[in-house]
Amino acid sequence: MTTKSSASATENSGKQLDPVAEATRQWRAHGFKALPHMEATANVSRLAQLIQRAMEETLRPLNLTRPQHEALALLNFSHDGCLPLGKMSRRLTVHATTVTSTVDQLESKGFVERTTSDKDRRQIIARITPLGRETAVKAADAMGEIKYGLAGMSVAEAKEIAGMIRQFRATIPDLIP
Amino acid sequence: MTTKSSASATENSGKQLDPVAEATRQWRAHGFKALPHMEATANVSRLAQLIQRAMEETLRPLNLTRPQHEALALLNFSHDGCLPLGKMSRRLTVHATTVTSTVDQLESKGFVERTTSDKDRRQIIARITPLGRETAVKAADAMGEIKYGLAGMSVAEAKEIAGMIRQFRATIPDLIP
DNA sequence: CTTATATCAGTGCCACTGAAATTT
DNA sequence: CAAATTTCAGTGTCACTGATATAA
Repeated sequence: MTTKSSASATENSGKQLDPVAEATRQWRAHGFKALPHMEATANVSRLAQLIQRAMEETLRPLNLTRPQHEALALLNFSHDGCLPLGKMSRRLTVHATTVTSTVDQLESKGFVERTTSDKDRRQIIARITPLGRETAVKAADAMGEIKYGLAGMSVAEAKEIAGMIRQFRATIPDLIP
Repeated sequence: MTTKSSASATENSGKQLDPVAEATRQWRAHGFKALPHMEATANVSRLAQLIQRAMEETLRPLNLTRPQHEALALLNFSHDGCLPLGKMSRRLTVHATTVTSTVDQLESKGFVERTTSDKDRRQIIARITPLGRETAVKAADAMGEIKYGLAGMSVAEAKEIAGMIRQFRATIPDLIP
């Protein structure tokens, strides 16, 4: 809503119908081989981009970026609101140094606190604060309202797409950085 | 292949089975509403992430980033290998300033040249060079080999996923920054 | 001694905002 | 004059590498 310029809207309703379809047409015209896979990749990537933008737009008023929201939501739903950073890194599938800086940001906003573990004194524990929980609940409500960036998609469609991708991902290694 | 550390592999084959499934389990345990959409979003986003990493790994030896490759491929398949930057911006669904810097990078690598348009002297035309074409062909071959990051996916699956997402995207505005 | 955890410093890329120059 | 195209300067976030400190 906020960043949608009139130029974009014009282009969108005008000559530019679907960038992915245009790309597919081009590649087909040049007799390319892995067309179905190219089309799947293009569609998945474009949908992910649209989802991400919708979520970021909704999260901005809550003073959260998308990775920050994911980390906060993970803590909010974890036992006691506590997790060691290494575990967060693997759950969020991001690099360890990225978690460090994400937790830095959440800490500076008062959404999270750092503690040390009693059991393993190498570990740093991130613990969600009351303000963090409050924000996480607001964010979860907002995400529910926009259907996680998939407003307009039916429940049946969502289940089908989720099921197909889950099934495929089960056949490949789920690599972590 | 290159960045896969032993620690990641251990985690992957050990306690961490699937980050998306774990997240879904957590959200279900807390009685959340838009679960199917959340699961679809998580799966689409995670798959896009895996695709992106596979492609970037393959493109790195060719001295191309993913956005640079997309811009170069677009030029390579366009008429005469020429396009005005504004058109590239819309086709690639990225911000105009992003195209400027992407073309800067491709130009510094000798893959692209800038020209001015005869018809509208406001426009700047990007034209692919012979070296750019050579690189684009190598990249296209490499992308074909790894099936655009979807190696291991059957053609039927690729068509099904592409079709479902294409159909859904047709019902929503394909917003451009 | 080796491994694991987390941090820090530094790099590069990407996407954006806001302002400007040029041309239509 | 207004609108379109591109550029430039600057900002913020993210993800990574490599090195380091600490503890298991």
